[in-house]
Amino acid sequence: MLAQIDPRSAVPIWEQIVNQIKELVLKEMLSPGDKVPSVRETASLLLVNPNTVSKAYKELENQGIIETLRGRGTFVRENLKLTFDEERISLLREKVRQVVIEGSYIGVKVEDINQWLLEIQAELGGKIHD
Amino acid sequence: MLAQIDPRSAVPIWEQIVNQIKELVLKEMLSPGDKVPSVRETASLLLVNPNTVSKAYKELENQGIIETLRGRGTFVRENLKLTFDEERISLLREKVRQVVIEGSYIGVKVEDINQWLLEIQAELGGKIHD
DNA sequence: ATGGGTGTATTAGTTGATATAGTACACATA
DNA sequence: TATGTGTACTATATCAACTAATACACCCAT
Repeated sequence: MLAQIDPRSAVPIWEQIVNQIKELVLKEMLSPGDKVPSVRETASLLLVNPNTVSKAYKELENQGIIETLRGRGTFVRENLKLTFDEERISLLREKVRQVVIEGSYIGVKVEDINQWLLEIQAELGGKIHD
Repeated sequence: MLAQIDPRSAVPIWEQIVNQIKELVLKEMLSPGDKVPSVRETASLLLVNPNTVSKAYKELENQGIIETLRGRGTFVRENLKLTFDEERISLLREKVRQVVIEGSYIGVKVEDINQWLLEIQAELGGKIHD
């Protein structure tokens, strides 16, 4: 289920795991109530340290994506509710701003980015939580 | 001209400088041929080490934004030409993908992002190099 | 009760990027 | 010649990320 990790990426391994799981949930390849592979299982699959996976799961729990039941395992939360975090939204907008600036230097226009948005929405299935 | 730096940001100082200058050029507050503040001047203004500024300028030169003339100073390149780098474009698209995924968890829809794009385009003046 | 599977906590150590500090060099220009 | 420029080099400090090894607390099936 989980794809490979790039240990040489500037993106920390734990963050790559977080992103992958969030994407899987969004694509409904992981649904509320589903069990997430255990820390040790994921660690041996991705050839990383269990601590690194644990850090990813902890972050996912902080974000309200998953919940852990001691001794039982980790599961996708039943009631995935939107978190309205003004600061995170603000940071996201800043990220978009950087994308626009970066794009302007490599020939990617705003219209191109908008086209990407539509494509990505289709790829992800356009599922939205509420 | 250059705004303040956040030393506690996860974004390295040299990268913050790179981003700021690229934004200034895009907004035409720095035009081709204009002199960029010297390494030492920028360093004392931003209260950072000259080496850090030098690293930023080196990166900007690699990206073809500025050029250095030994003993004279650093200037915005006269012929800012678009660099068509497939890899950078691909990375940028991946960034947009992450924005969409992240947004879906905090109530930001694709339509909202598109709205941001228009606003940002207006803010930046919509100048495009060629 | 026991054993195996869970997540978690702790401590220790390595690595790499970042940033600072100080110094020195080469070049252009007034 | 003197000053301002970018650059190079070495050394040091700091921090995040990652690994490693171990231990603990909990659930559950046997």
